[in-house]
Amino acid sequence: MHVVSTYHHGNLRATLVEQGVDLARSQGPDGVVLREVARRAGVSHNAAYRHFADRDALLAVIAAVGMQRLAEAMLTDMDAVTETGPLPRATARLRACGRAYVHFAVAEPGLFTTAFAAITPGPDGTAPGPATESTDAADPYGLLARALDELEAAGALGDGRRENAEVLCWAAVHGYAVLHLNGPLHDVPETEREAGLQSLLDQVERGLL
Amino acid sequence: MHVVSTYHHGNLRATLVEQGVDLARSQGPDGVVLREVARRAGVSHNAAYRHFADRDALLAVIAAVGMQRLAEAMLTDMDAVTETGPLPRATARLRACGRAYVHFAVAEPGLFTTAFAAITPGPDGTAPGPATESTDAADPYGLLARALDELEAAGALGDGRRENAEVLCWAAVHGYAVLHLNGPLHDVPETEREAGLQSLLDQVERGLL
DNA sequence: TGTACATCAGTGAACGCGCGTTCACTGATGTAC
DNA sequence: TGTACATCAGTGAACGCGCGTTCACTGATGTAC
Repeated sequence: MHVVSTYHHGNLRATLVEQGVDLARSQGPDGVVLREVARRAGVSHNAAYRHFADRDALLAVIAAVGMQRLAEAMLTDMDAVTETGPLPRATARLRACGRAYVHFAVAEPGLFTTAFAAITPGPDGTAPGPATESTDAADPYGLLARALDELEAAGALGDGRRENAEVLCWAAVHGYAVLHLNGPLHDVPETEREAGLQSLLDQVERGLL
Repeated sequence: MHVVSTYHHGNLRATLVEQGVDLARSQGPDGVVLREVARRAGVSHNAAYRHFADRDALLAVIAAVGMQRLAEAMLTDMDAVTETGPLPRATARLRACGRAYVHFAVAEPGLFTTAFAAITPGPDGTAPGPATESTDAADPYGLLARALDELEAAGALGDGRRENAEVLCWAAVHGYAVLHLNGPLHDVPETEREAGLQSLLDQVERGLL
């Protein structure tokens, strides 16, 4: 045991979240074990209760961090699009949106899973609800909605196809991600996964335009 | 404790699977607790080791049952299609295939989740592989492949769209199911979920034809 | 037909594990006067 | 500037839990002779 400079950690809450995120990244939601988080933060295992009501409260914060990182990754890829014409640009941004979603899931399976796992209610618990329907730019759903708005503004998506467009896009990339992450496509090699993703985005695009 | 007629149960393996399936249905994969399965089978908690190497072996069998029931549900709905012309019929069968997939997932969330959860490898474990690429009629993927074959035979799906068609279909319905089961769309009411599903199938169809 | 015996399919007790959570506590910090 | 004291943020021990798994066992079954 080192004699640490401050008995009061000073930044324990942030440290706990950080270590929790690390655990979620490497082990998924079940790896976020309160005692292990505290261990890694160099603190006794019950110190966490000064900052979080219980394990679920900590997990919820970790999940929120995961969602945020997913959104950041999507935003980065969307903003890296170089196309200039309104329609090509909007199309490319929508594709980037979906591609980044899958790429993040595959690159950060534990965090991705945790982000979605913590949404699930308990056995008979009350769910946190459908994400408050936000159009906030910093959440994945909001980014998707924005990309579709741009596509509509660019003239595509006629005759009522805007409605429910989110569902198709989201379901397709989410399903594709989950099947490769936890599912039967777990062992598909990267090149094949990438080719399938391009094809998926082609078909989604065709379904919308 | 009843005095049971036979000390040797006679059918314990089947009973354990049955009780395990019940637990999976009501509680999901984590609910399949060896001791509880044995308890419900009216047997001491280590009797299960006469029939299964360990808990994972039992869980794998339960997952297989889940997959099979999913396939049966899909097959039933596909065969209930009444359209007669080759193309309308093939289209309707493909839709039935996807609809049944989502309906089963929503109706049997625990079993559906278990069926897919048990595929996932352990922390560093070896995965059971991508389902041996079977075209077996009794597994969900095989049924989807068959429906697409019929659609191709009916003349739709030109210019190389047959390839990767499975991926779009599967990802879309799987994602749609998972988002409603465990995800942010958990609390979407049934009528809305059903409307979204129709719209999803419309768009997938448009992406293919 | 009767008996010895191998095999099968259960039992009951125990091990070791790690968890989330609670309790009473104490050292460090900051503020009022 | 110095001191009393409230508050905050940690500690260490303990509780109760239920799990998967293993051990040595025993009752039931079926077969060879």
